[in-house]
Amino acid sequence: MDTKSLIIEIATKLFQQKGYMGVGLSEILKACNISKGSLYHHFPNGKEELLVACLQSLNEVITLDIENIFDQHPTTKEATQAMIEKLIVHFETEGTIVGYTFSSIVSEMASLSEPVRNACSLLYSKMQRIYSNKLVADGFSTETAHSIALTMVATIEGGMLLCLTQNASDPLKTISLVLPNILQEFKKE
Amino acid sequence: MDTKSLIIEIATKLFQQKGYMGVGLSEILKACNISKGSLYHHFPNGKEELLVACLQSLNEVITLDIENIFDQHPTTKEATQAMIEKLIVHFETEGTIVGYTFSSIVSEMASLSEPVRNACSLLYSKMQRIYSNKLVADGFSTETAHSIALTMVATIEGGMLLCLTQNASDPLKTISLVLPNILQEFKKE
DNA sequence: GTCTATATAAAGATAGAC
DNA sequence: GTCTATCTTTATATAGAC
Repeated sequence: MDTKSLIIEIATKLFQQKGYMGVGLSEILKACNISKGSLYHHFPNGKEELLVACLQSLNEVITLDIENIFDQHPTTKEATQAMIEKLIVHFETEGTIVGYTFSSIVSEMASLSEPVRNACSLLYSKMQRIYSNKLVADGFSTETAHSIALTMVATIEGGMLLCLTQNASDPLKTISLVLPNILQEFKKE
Repeated sequence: MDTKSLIIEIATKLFQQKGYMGVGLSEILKACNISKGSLYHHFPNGKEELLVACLQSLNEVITLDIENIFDQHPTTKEATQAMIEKLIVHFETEGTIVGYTFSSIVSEMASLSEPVRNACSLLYSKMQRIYSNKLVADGFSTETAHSIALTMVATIEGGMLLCLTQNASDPLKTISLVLPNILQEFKKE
């Protein structure tokens, strides 16, 4: 693998785990076994440029992964539960959450950097669109599907936060059971 | 107000907005108009001790606030929607989310500091308990109430993240409409 | 209890040799 | 394309005067 891809891959994991501010360049360099000069050759504008590249890479990886899961299951309910199960297994084996989340990056950077906020927004939209399409296939109206999909994104992202906080996978397990409840029409008031 | 309380109040807002790593001591000092010596007099163990104090303070404030809202509304559904409405109004007037969230702190610190992780865990538990009690009053079994309440915490926290990301209050508005769907019994599989 | 001055380490970034 | 060496700024933290 070329150096640039290596940097992106490793930095992505670190940013997801510790947030943008929480990871120093030196930590990335050490994990990649490269020098400052090399990193700045590939990312002349430094850390923030690297972060945006990581978010774009994450976009592709996550999209591919989620789309696969959603193609392999007949309904949104089953696909969602399979997806959450995958998150749980990863958390229980690796001890960290590096799945479909980047909450720390959002909360740190959304108000500080427009490019970063935009990249994060794209990522959430992509997930929402995959869910939404499946919901339409399930028979929901596009508007309802859109709303339910957004809520799914929020609940799963929040669930990962709760797992981190409790240092246990129980929250996602519970959410996997409760979440199907939202897969219904709702009243607009 | 005494200096210690002032520091806690201002630091809490900053930590919520920018995360733990994202806020330097100097920024806190400037916002409080005090000196380093003063801060270290009140928090001899430095920044992390201050953060834990902020989380404890946040615990009291949030608990009081949410309990008030939940006492003023007959059912969980109405109370929840009133609570979310309050978050939306705050976001639209202040432009920031400093409500019942501390997601950036969780994601940055959960794996780095046990005291911080614990303080965050307590806070989420407290919210969950308030929701849960109201759900029991609504007629749910304690076990179901517990699960639904956890999902509510996750969804609302995730909803605030989405608002930050989109820089709009729409996500919370949508969630306010969809969330009542989870207020039902669900199958345990 | 608050201040200034200082210590020390680490951050992000750059220059230039190879 | 990768390295070492260096620059500059900022970070957290401490010491000691008032």
